[in-house]
Amino acid sequence: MTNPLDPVFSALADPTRRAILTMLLEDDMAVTDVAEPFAMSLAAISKHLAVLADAGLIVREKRGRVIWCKLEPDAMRGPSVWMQGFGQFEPVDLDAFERFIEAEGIGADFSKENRGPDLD
Amino acid sequence: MTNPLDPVFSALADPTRRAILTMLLEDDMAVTDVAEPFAMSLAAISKHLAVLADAGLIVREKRGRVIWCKLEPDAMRGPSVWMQGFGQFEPVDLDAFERFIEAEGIGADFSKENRGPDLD
DNA sequence: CGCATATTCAACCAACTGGTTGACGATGCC
DNA sequence: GGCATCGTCAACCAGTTGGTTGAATATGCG
Repeated sequence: MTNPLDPVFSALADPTRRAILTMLLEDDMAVTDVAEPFAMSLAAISKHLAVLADAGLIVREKRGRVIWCKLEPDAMRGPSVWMQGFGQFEPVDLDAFERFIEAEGIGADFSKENRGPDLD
Repeated sequence: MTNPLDPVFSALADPTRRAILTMLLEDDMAVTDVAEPFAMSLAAISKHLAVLADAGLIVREKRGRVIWCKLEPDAMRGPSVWMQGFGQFEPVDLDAFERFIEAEGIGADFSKENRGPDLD
């Protein structure tokens, strides 16, 4: 796993982690706040954040007793360039991006709120 | 794993699979020829190709007794757009792409040829 | 100090991954 | 027909992943 593209692509392969990144697009967040919308333990989220940090996609900075998570989009540059080399995709279609965020955003399967009884 | 970005990102997380994709950038290839430069069994490569096909990144077409693998770069469009939304990276830096191919290309750790004794 | 909050650590578990080998089915060729 | 080649399948294995819970650490606050 010596290749620099590996950790980024595998970090991005998990929908929970992608959701976290889109949350951080809004603003820096404390670990507890990152965890809040998800239906899993704080420890699990903590591990996800470690994966993202190892990939360089976020940095965690301790201030007082809370750890702030900050998006580090530069880590995506390499993988992004790599992919663009294949497809010659047109640059930065922000509308398309919005649709993706909408489609998979934190509101999707992951949040506690949307997990009522399956049948209604 | 219902999200369409998942299979593509996880397919791309493996260096062997990325190497295969860059090989297919040159030209369509038969499974046996894809496997040739790698130091692993044909069955292993066959599985990698299945992962790539499931992600939509290649198609496999049987002609006679050989199965031809063809790159399907359109499958990268979604993930590429998703990533560009984060970084606002400048479009299609082909030089940078060349450097990546160079750096991780099939000549790297994966080929049989480059696997002499570790110390020299 | 003593308690509450924020986060990680450690042990554990089930499921998935990436590889192996050997057998198998399908096709082409003499 | 008989043999070689192409590729997948099935069973197996070790290591990794994504989650859990409970204890531990670190900081802030009255």
